[in-house]
Amino acid sequence: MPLAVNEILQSCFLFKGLSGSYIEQLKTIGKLKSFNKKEAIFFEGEPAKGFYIVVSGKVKIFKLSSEGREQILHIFAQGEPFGEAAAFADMPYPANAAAMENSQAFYIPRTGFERLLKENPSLSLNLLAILSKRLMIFARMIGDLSLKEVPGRLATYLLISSAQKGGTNSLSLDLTKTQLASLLGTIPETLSRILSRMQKAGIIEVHGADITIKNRGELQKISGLTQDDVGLTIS
Amino acid sequence: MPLAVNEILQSCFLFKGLSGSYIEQLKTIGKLKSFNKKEAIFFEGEPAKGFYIVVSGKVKIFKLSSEGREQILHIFAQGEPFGEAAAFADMPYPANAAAMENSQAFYIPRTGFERLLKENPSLSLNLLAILSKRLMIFARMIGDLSLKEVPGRLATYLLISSAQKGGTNSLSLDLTKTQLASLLGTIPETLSRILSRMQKAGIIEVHGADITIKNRGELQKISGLTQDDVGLTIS
DNA sequence: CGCTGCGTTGAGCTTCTTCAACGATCGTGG
DNA sequence: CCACGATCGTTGAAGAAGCTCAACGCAGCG
Repeated sequence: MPLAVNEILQSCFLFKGLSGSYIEQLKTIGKLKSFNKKEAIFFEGEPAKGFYIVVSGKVKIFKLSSEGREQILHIFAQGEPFGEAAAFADMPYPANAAAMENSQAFYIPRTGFERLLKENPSLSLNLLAILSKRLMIFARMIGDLSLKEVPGRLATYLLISSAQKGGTNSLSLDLTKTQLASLLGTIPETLSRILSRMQKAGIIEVHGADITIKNRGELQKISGLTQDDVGLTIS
Repeated sequence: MPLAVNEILQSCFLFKGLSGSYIEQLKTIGKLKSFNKKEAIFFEGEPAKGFYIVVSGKVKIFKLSSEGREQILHIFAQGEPFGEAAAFADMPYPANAAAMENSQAFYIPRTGFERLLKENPSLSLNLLAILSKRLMIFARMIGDLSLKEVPGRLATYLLISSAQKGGTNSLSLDLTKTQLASLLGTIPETLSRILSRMQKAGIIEVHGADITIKNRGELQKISGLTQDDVGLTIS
């Protein structure tokens, strides 16, 4: 069991270039935690005493409105850190985190991490790269939420997903449609209607979680993306 | 003239803790640029060969929709860096930048900056702090755009502005209302209507760019913020 | 003095959400 | 192994929020 954790910590981007002895240290200053599906990991506003790295499963970071609607900010899978910006800045978490499946995450307290950070310049460069990338993802999200309608945001999502899978026209959602709606800043009903409208228009074909792109050009027009954009957005 | 620039570079957060000799180096690897009001500084999609630090004036970072609507992501004033995340990650700028007034900005090319970064651990820690803070601002923006209606976003803006000015009830907007609309993710017409609706309801009083908070409790209810939130959000 | 950009207001319309109902699926406990 | 409940997904009808288009007053500036 600890073996697997070792490998994941070693292979994750954040710790790239970190010497083996530091990985060993990590294991002593942090610890592995398990979370059941839907279990909360931390809450918005809670002081960030540390951060996590996904070891297995999937974790969502999300905000809740006063009426209980949810906006997913990010979904993290194996090897990705979350909560690290708040932990580093020693501020409250800006959003909630919860396990989307039964998951494991390696918890690293702020204090121990700070020491590593100061002793390891490459670690802060890695962290900078991660935060930069995330900042750009958020910038795109803000633009999309404000400037595009739901069909445009869905089209953007489909095109980027397709690009990430190497450009196939056959996608398989790895989220429920309800969760996708929450990620796109809308509700399941609206998403459902738009999916079926796009299907009727011959742009896509939907079978459960499997979506096939039938008319890429039209999808691009709806998304407002250029060919270049699609390529560049591959995280 | 170069004297003033020196002082601004020295006093800005990014270079806090940097020795004087490095500041001198900075001045040789970068250069001061001037921009007229409304002049573009860089465009979305353009490769980020470097970044800027505001020396005087005000700069907006914004996205444009395909129909030309604008969403302001951030407004930067003296001493604040912009474009640094893209420059660091060596990616295209994720948004446009333009001067809101006649402005000056100190331009630092990526290559020179990278060297400084590697030689100066404190510099990367400063940069990490800046990016972390920005990430949290963006997280709030995403939540607001998706989960709050325009009155809620306006109320949030007013309360945060008030808190930043020490809690006064008398605010003076340092943007035009059109720009405020763009920052809140709406259009001038909608903002205008909501301002006058809030005034009729006795919540605020508006005289041109001067806004007085008349009923803080009600404003907080509309914003969806708790008392704590307001305090914490003071950048 | 006229032009341009900002701000306001009205009318109409689009988009999206809300509320409600219902079928399908899946995991669980009897 | 089946039955039940919970969650998910879909569809319809109605309503709300915000956008578009248009007109107009106003201030600042060349």
